[in-house]
Amino acid sequence: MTILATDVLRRTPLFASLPEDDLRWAASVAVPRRYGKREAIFREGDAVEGFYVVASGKVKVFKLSEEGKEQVLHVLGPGQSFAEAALFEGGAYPAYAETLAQTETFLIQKRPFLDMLERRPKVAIRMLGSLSRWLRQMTGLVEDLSLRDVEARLLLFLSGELQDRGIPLKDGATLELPFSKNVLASRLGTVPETFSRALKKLQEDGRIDVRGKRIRIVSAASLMAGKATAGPNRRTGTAEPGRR
Amino acid sequence: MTILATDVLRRTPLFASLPEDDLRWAASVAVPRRYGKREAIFREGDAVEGFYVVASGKVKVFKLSEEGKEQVLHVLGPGQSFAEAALFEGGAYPAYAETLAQTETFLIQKRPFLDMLERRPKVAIRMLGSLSRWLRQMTGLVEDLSLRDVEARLLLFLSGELQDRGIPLKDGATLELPFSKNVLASRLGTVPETFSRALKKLQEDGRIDVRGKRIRIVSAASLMAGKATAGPNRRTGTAEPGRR
DNA sequence: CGGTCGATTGAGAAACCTCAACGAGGGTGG
DNA sequence: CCACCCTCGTTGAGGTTTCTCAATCGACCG
Repeated sequence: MTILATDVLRRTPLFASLPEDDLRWAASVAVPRRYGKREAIFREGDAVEGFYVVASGKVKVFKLSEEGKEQVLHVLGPGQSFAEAALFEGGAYPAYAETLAQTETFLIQKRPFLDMLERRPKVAIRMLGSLSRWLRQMTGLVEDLSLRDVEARLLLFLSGELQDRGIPLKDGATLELPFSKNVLASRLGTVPETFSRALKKLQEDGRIDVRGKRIRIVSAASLMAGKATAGPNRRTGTAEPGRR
Repeated sequence: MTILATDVLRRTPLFASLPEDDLRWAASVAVPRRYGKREAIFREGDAVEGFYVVASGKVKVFKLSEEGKEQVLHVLGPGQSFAEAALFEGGAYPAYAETLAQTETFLIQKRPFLDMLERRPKVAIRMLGSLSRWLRQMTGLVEDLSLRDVEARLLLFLSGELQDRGIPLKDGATLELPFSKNVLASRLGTVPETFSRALKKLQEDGRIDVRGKRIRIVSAASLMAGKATAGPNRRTGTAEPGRR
């Protein structure tokens, strides 16, 4: 069965509550595409056709090192779009995109969409919001990778997931990991082995309870605390900012 | 002496070759600000006033960990702008900005600028280009931090710098580091000690020659090669993308 | 039931960070 | 003009985190 482009687009931040005819116009340049599980949508270096909106399924966007290690930048589900920035920068996608499950997407073609932007400032401004969110996420990822160890990243991810779903962060709250542990490990910038050990440690410390993909928060208080009882700052030197 | 806003804005990608009256209008909402060396422009969490264009001097934008370690996201010089994305996302800056030298900036205030965007789709589209470039840089930084060791990051930085200045990458090419080694270390996601050792190793391997901030490329060929003579791929597993 | 995939565990190695000490250079105040 | 101080950069030693490699186990699929 086929999914209606207008219905999908209406759910995206980018196109939501646009005048009906704008929406139909956008839908008219949206190319439906279906993928099997573990299928490439595009690869780094591929020529940019446009950006994508996920109608159903799940997609991971990632970078790949020469040795074959991957860093997941984002995992997207229905209603989310990706590769928007590729429209405005160079002619090639700067990362890989691959399905994690059977997936349907709409490709919004570059040329028609850019033309639309000129006539619809409102859409351009929404797009600015989209890119800004992406940018914030990426700087957050940089911060994670550079300034936090794996355990801290994992904790941050868990509380972020809870928040995204509106689940209050308190003892007993549970959530289901939205994708496989291997993918999550890569999203957190580590390998499955290290990730597994981090999960185990948190469990042994009595902070969470793991049963498969189900995580139960045992001690919400300790989730937020840096490292149980962290010591005071160590390094001062050039570290303190704004000290004129 | 004071710098004319119009002259500065004209040099930025965002405002370049805009109609003269648009430019003057933008300049009229630009607030000039001067800072001493090592002075904070804003801190993470500060309320967003607008974004900044550097007129003279040098600014670093960075994240700070609880322990005081910093990760430099970008260093900006005259004609460059920063914190654009903060206009569209939340009300607080997501990072720190601090001068590296005496600096003059123009603050482009949020409210008037957003109003302008509605009337000037062209500016909005340029802004999309700006954000996309930022986004690409940040994903590049993520890739660096996650998938490359310090030595590789350093090499990549060096060849990137050469390219930015239009210096052909061949034996004997030289460049001057655009900022202190400590800042560069932080930009590369490491500490001064590790950075220093990486430089030393490259020199001992006969790939570059270091004299203070002056770097001379001794063996351009080996700059590009992953690690002199790298072996074939190791890990396969989930690594290879697009294998359906 | 064999096979594949995701996940886990152990052991060892590698990269990186921390701490401490030191030297060179630049600016400042006496 | 010189002594002092401060910052920047470097070096050494040791510790920590993370990665690598290998083996194993359970679940699911054909």
